[in-house]
Amino acid sequence: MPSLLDQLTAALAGAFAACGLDPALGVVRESDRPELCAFQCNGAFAAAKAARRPPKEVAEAVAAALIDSDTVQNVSVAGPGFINFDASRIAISSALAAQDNARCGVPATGAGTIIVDYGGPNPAKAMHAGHLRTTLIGDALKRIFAFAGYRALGNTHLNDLGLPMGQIISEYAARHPEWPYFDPAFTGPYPAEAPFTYAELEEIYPQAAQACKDDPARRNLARQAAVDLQEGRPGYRALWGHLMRLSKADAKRNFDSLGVSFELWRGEADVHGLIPGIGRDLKGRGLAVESEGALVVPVVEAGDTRPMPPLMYYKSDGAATYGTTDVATLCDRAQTYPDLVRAVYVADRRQALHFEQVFRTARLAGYADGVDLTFVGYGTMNGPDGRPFKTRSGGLPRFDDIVAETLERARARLAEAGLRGDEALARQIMMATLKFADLVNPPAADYVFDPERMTAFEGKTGPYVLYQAVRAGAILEKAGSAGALGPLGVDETPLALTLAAWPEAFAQALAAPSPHPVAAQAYRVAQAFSRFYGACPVLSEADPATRAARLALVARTRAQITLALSLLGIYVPKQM
RNA sequence: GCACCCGUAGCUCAGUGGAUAGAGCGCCGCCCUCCGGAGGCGGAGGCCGCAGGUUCGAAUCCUGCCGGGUGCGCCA
Repeated sequence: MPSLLDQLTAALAGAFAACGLDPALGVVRESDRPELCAFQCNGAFAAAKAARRPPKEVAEAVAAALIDSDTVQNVSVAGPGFINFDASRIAISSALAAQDNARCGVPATGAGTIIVDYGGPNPAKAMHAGHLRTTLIGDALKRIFAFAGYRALGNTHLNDLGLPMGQIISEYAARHPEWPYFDPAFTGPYPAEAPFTYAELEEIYPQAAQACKDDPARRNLARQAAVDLQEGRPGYRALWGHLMRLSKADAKRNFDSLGVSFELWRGEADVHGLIPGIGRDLKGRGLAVESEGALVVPVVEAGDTRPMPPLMYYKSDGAATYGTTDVATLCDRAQTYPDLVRAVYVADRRQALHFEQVFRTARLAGYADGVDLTFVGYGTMNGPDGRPFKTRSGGLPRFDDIVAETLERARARLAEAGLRGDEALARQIMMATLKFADLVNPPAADYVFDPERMTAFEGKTGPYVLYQAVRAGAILEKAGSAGALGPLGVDETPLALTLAAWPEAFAQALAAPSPHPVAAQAYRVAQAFSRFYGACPVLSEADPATRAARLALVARTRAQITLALSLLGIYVPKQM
């Protein structure tokens, strides 16, 4: 059963055709003037131009052709040629009936594998508010693709072989030259336990980075250490192994706190072995050329309007860059997953140029033929003053601090409501708060990080949507029996129409791709339900048909909010 | 310098060719003998940065200007 909008568009297309006009002009949209009618079609303007007739005359002809339709009703022509109408009760009911299943009427038509890359923790560096964005957007996109029928795999790409690793290793070499990791004569085995804790690592890293910034000699040591590490020097590899284990555990702790998980934890080190072969291939085919001592892939295309520097494959010191590993990773994925149809990267939008270079290189070399390459960039993070966000200590707020603060506020709010001590519930509220606050915005928009707003429980927030679903659930539980779709009065119709718009909202999210349309739809349903709740008593309604019809709407509301929120990684509790 | 993104209510943001531009927060006023008030209803608040252009119709498309952000090969 097609969606309500599809049914209406089909009816209008038929009317246009009956008048000898292009049926493609029968596109229906929600009305701009809800007090006049629920839907409108503006195709008469374009049709009038093509037919060289006055728009109003065309609109009236189309309206006349709709007189016997059982899909639209209350047809009228307004102004210079707007065709206004409502959906018939039969059309609304059949659209809602088609949603009466676990998928709320959306078919799973996707086929093939999609890999979504997000999270992106940096080893030895505390995850911060920026990681919150990529984590939440990426996790939601993965769920949306999976719901659409694809095999969706989440990967968190670890930047685990770059210069920072060299900086840390050389820092420890300076501080603890006596460690066996730095003794070339040492034959092992190396200690099983790490000689440092993760907290110490987090402290050492910024100091090491700063030292390299200040001192060219230190910088060279760090570069050399990174190259040695990439080439597999045993002591460095052993030390690096400790570092990675601790870093992954910390990243997992952060992801777990939000119920986010990954199918793949493949980073730079996992494709390191592929780099020389790909380099030879690119060079052999003339795609990569020597330039200023480095090996680069020119990716300028005809028609470029902006500067397009080449992708750097090997730096002049022979080291790989993140462009190298991203190309190698893509190549590896296309081979590992023959049915890969799409690779999605969720990262700060300042990396747009980098991914453009990677995508162009892959296309030039044919490493990912048939794979749709998508970059989802999210906005720069600013503070409430509109300038780059800074904590009192000067950095970005920590990921785990944001989670802990929101969790604490959720506990406090639950205590107010007399639900003290329900820790699982507090976590659900926390997740709804953080996830919805982020996902209700389009990813590309600049991001204002306002802790007050981020953790609010009132207004356009996750807890508001949860609350409406909980109220709906309470009614359903007390009613005991199921309802049946029936007559819709003026107070029921807005909710019914909002519910009917779900297939379009999901289609929009999938096409973008973005979680935002799903979040916006969940909010619209919650808002429509809250009005309905105030205007339409259900359990105390005396007329059985009205009561059943309202109960059916309550059930559809609960189901749709539950589904939409689940695609955002948010779960609806029984009470709150 | 060149390029990309953005400029919408006091604030944070939706809305990318249709009528009278929406939401949340904040502000003012109502609504709990009634399914859960994390709520609902009403009100004030806008030359959609500015100026041209295209169009029957522009917040939306084009051009120029002003303002902000970001990027432009050896960090990841």
